[in-house]
Amino acid sequence: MRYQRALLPTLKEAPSDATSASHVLLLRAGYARRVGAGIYSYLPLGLKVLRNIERIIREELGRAGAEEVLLPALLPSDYFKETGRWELFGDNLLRLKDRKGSDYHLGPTHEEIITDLARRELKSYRDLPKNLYQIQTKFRDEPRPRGGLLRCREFIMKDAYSFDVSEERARESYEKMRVAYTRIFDRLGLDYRMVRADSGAMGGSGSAEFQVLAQSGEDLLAACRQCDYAANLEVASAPAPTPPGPEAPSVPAPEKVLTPKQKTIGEVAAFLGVAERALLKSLVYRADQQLVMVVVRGDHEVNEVKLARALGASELALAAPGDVVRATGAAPGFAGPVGYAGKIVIDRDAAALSDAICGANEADHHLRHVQLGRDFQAELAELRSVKEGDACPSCGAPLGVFRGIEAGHIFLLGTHYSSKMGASFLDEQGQMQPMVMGCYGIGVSRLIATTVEQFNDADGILWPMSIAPYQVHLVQLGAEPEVVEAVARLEAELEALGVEVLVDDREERPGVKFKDADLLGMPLRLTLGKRGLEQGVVELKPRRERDPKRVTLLPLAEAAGRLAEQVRAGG
RNA sequence: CGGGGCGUAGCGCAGUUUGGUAGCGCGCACGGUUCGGGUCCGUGAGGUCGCCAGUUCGAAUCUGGCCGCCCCGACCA
Repeated sequence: MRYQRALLPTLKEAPSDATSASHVLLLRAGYARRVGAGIYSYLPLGLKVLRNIERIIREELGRAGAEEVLLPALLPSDYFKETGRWELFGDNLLRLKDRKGSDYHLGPTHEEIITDLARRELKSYRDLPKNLYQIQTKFRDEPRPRGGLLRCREFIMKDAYSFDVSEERARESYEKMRVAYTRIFDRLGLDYRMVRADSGAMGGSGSAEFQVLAQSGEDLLAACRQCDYAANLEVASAPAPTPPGPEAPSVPAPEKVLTPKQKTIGEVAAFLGVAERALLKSLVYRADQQLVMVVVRGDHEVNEVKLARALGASELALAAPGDVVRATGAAPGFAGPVGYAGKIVIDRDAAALSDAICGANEADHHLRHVQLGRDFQAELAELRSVKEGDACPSCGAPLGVFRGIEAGHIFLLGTHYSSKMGASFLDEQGQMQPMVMGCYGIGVSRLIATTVEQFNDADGILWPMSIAPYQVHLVQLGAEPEVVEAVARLEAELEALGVEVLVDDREERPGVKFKDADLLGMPLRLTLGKRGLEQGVVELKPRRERDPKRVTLLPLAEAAGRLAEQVRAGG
């Protein structure tokens, strides 16, 4: 492709509303443009990256035995009403009415639609297993789109669904997809972790996320530095606390101490001259309309996924300050379990403290020498999040905590949708059985941004070879006829070998071209000008390396062959 | 939805406090200059000042309402 002909609007300055690295760079380098909040156009370069990601996905899913379909994005409400998700999805669903006033929506995900297809077309155990996928635009009215292409209201997703005769077979399908996903993310060149995840409202018995490591990630992951244990912090297991020794000294009676205006754990610990881990952190939650006091150790954080599970609650949120005052008699900073009348749950580590400090349920006061069992009663559960340095549940080595961006998620769904929608088959005994399903997503458009989040520097993007819009960025220096001709011949030779080349044939100064080349981020940059031509060399500079190399240009076919080889080797 | 911020030329911004001719840089067009890391000089085109209403002789500026966008939190690929 010739730069002069391409739509490649680079910007010197970042649009002011872009903040994340990928958002800034994808706009500056002319890959995408904003149309509305969370709605973007893909410009030619962006679309090429998208297509490259799609190609890898198609190849690997094909290898895994999945078949591609394309379901509609415009959906009559009947299907979601059938499973209750018409209500469940709430405001996240983009709803519309047709001219007759019938309810429609734009598809946020397609379990219902694919399950409808399955129940119509799959009747016998002989028809199973089936694994169907599509790559399609999805619509979710996100409460808060952010980060450019990272979280959009309209986005491109690969969603796959497996149908099997049994839980066991479904697990095999799931396993195949896990392998396929690993191959996909490997080929994308990303640093990622497959982590255990919350299966959430989907139910089901298994779930893993593919998290791409990035400082800007919204998710926190716990990963072992020794073994392959990795889990979303939402579900990572905290190690069981060491139980207090039998010869634990007896604890004096609780004593009220004055702690004026010391509200946070940090303030109270500093004020009393003790470690944060000697305190109990007491938070009041509203769980399905009921108030519950949740107690964790001062240096720990409440894990709301674990809490919701422990309480069997479907809705969970911190109680409003007013509710806290009504329930405890004091402002939020001074809540504590001693004398609290309502339900109390306590984390295992907090429970292991035999001589603790907690809020006194009275303004500006805390209690010391508090002991579970003697001074208050509470239900015991694992309620805290893992933190850096905690012991790995599978090998005991210290865990690290990382930030990641969720780029893929695989679920074992079980019969949640098939039983609701009557997607069943006749087994060998002629018995009607619900199909056992799995579902598997990859945020394709998100992956564009995710890759940039992971691979960028002060000058621009650094694409992995596998998805770069062009593998080679050929900078033409000067417009002498011999240079123009040499560039054209090198371009032709490379393209004949299957290498995609972007030729910067603009009448610009070299500095401008180099700046744009760095910004655009193709993995290999070739520079050819009069000087090099006279010496019979072309300069080669991998984007990820500091120093350029010289490649002998003659004979040209050989030079192109060596360069193409380097492209195939991944740069 | 709660909290914070922003809307002036394609992009980045000043001007708003104290109402009076709409400005700067980049980009764009033209001429010259330069030519291996965003060259320099000159000329020029380009603006419903987010929208509506109000106050006023006069509104980018003051008042009210609305809309849009971004960031931080509860959700998710």
